[in-house]
Amino acid sequence: MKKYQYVVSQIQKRIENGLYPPQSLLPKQEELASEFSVSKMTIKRALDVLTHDGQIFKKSGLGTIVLGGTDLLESRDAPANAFDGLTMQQGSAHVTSKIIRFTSTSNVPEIVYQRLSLATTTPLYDIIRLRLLDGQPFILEHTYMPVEMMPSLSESVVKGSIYRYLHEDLKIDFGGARRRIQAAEAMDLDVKYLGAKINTPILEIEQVVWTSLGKNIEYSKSRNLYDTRAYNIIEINDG
Amino acid sequence: MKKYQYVVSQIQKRIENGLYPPQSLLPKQEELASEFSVSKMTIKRALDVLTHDGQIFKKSGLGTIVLGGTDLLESRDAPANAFDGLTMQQGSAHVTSKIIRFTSTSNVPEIVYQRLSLATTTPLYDIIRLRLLDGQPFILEHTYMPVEMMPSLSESVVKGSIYRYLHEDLKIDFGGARRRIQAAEAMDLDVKYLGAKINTPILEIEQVVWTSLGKNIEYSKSRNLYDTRAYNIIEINDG
DNA sequence: TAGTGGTCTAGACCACAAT
DNA sequence: TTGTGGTCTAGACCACTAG
Repeated sequence: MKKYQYVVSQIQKRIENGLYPPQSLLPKQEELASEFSVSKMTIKRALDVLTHDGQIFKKSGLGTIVLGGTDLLESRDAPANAFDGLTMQQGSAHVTSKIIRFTSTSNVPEIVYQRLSLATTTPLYDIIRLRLLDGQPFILEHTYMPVEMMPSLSESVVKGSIYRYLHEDLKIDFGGARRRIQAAEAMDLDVKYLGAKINTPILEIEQVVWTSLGKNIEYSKSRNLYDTRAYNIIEINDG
Repeated sequence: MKKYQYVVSQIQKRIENGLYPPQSLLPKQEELASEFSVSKMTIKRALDVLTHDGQIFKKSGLGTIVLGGTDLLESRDAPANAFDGLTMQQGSAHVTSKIIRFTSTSNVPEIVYQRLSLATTTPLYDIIRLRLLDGQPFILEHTYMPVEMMPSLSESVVKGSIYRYLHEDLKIDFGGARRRIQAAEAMDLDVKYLGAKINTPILEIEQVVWTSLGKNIEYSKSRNLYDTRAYNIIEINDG
């Protein structure tokens, strides 16, 4: 384990234990550095992690303040870091998938190619899956992925975790994603598979995902009923 | 301007100009360091900024890759960094406010005190504002803020930008926020002020905001019609 | 003025990827 | 094996806050 990660874990523990209570000041960076026998830069790095996790706040010239319980998270919410895919977030024991469409084609809306920065002739998998949590309809996913990057994607993989297949078998890792979150009206598929009524509000997450090598690998829209899932974010004012 | 910020701006310019095109590798950190006459750590810091902005991706052992156009942003969307308040985001010339409620009270739902980590007897401003963009109803905001932190909040301030008042007059700066984004059904107020029909989907953003001194200063819910605004996020896989 | 966090350095050493 | 980015250091100096 890296030194700064160890420092993060220790300070986190102290905050949880009440040793550093909300609104109090942490020891100064110099003291922490000598206590943990690391350099001041390493302490700063550790505190940066805790800052971006919303646990503390640093103020130049003043000190480092412990934040109070500002949590908004509820069960089944997507965490701020929602990377792992649904299977990883909720535990594979609870997540199952029903395949509604699984084809490869280059006949898709042009916007998809634009978002993926690919030529309009590139073959894409066109996948619609209903994800169920403990057997209950939860999220309806419409995903496009370049065939070239995973030529032998099979129905059994799609029925399980594409993320796990990419990571474990193809050694492809996720690098990052842009997401766009909005509310939407229910469509036919929502009514048919999610159990929406004609007027049930839907939460839609549109995303472009790229790999750790910087290649776009996915464009997708995920939809869920308004009262089954929310999206959580922490934002820090650096400036 | 700090050195790493200068480096960020220069590299950004080169990406925009096509000097470092999408999918290409940047010069190695050592080269950039000698070109800009800064240390390697400073280059790394600059590249970290660009990484978290979704413009490049670094891979240990390989190099630094320029990402392609993965933008999802559309006009009137909230940016990934949505800190400044609506007035700042859209420009004050376009944003006006209609006050629907402006009182101080300690008779508010207990959840509000929980989220603010305050005693249930603390007086709070209870503010409902309709924010208009170019005269059109845009966002309906319900905000609670501790009276103690801004005892002389006036109706004219509330009609304009509370953010600007706190920053310029009270020298209170925002430190960070936790947000929870979800879809919701239209309520009476949405119908009355936003122009929602009884079944129009609503996008709701719930947030707790704290100051740069770590004190919770706001709990609010902002609602807009589903087709007028979305929320954008970039996520990076560090791990 | 004293005290805090922030920036920056020059260089040692480590971890990971391609060959 | 070579080359890339990552971690870490010890210390100089800067910027901001409080009294």
